Amino acid sequence: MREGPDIARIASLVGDPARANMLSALMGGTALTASELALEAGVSLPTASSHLSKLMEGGLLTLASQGRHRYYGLAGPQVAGMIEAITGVAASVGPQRVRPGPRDAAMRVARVCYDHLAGEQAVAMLDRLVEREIILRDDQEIRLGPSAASHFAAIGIDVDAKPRRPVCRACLDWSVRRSHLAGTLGAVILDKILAEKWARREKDSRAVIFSPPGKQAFEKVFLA
Amino acid sequence: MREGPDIARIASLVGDPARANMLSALMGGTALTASELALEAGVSLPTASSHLSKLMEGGLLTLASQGRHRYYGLAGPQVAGMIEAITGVAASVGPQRVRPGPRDAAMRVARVCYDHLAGEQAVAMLDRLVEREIILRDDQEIRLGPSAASHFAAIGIDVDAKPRRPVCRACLDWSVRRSHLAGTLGAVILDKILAEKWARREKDSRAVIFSPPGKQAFEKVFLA
DNA sequence: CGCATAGTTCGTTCCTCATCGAAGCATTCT
DNA sequence: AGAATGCTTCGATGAGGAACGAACTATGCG
Repeated sequence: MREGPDIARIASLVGDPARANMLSALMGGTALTASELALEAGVSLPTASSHLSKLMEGGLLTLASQGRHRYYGLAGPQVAGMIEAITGVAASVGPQRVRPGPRDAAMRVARVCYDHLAGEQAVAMLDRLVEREIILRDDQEIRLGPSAASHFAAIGIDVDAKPRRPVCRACLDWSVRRSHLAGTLGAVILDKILAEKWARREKDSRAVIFSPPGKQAFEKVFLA
Repeated sequence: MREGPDIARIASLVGDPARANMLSALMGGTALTASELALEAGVSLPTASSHLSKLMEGGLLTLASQGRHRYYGLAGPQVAGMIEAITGVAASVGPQRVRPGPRDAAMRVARVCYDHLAGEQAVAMLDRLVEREIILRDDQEIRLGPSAASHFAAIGIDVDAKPRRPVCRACLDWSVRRSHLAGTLGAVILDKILAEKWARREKDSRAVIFSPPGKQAFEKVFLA
């Protein structure tokens, strides 16, 4: 018999369709209420509540109570990373859809992945960064190139700040089946996109909608 | 309702204790037969067989038939990475054991993690490589330093070969709760340790046992 | 204070799925 | 060929747990 961490316990928490849907929804990065998650998962409120307490007990979620609202969010980047890893496997071994990826066109173009940008736009951005050697890639592994600091400084992003998470990480995009940029740098870039109002988040969805001028500005900075 | 890859399907495969034990056993990197896995998981042969066909159907395993033996192995690094990610979450949120980690002392010192070395020995090695700036670390992210190529060339390891996997990856050690070296480099180093006969693999276990002279040689090369 | 909204707890129903023994196939050894 | 080993399939059993309605608690609003 095996020793070690109880991986079956964690995996079985993710292994229920309702809970998996909830966790996927929370990959949008924003905390949601029990009712929103119930809707998202397609179950009744009592059922959702039961699932949420299990996820809480399992340590996968955090809870922020504000008045009569209770906002549930992912417990942290490690949990988000695990969901990403599972999603990656599911995407690559899963029953191949005829049209892979999200059905919603907007979702395929650009969406939020926990705290960074995903979708065609994000994949194109990473491709271009690699092409310009601002980011160096050895297959799945990516890292900052020598010119990264000055390049990002020019657009107001400090890559030298040393946070607790990797600055620069690859994350497999399940709609495009290629990598996009995650890590702190990915998060900061998404922040910038939203702060500059180049794009807005679709309500109750992970989709990110670029305005026509915003798309131009984004392309000028990241795809030029 | 959500779209996208069926993550619940994959997670629920890992979510059964018997299957989780099998997958953990296969993290040892060597393919095992159905009977070995049944023993490992603590279930009867028919039960194990049923689980194995589910894991096969889910695409998590590969099968190599040799005569009347059928060897099951993890389907690839992506699957191994997913198991690692789940193990990491389970280790950090799980019920903290009074004495964390493997019960077996040898396992805590050094063991195999899919294809690379884990345990105290491995954590010490990575620490030392970082200290000598052969490998650079930004918290969880690690990468090769400028002197890496020449340093590893001196001990007969070519880090410039570009394989399909990241050369250098961090992997959270669940017994020590700190990172050790994974990726191709980690795999090559483990190969070297075994090829030089510095250590041998314990039969039917992930434990790696260093011989006294082997330990000295290893420490001279990697911990000096 | 009552009424509405947000959420949890309780109890019941129901169904999936893990489990094992027995029997069936396949491969190798003698 | 016959026996032994390795593994899978079948069928029956049983337990865990997902689901919901109804009742209960808590917060906010007039």
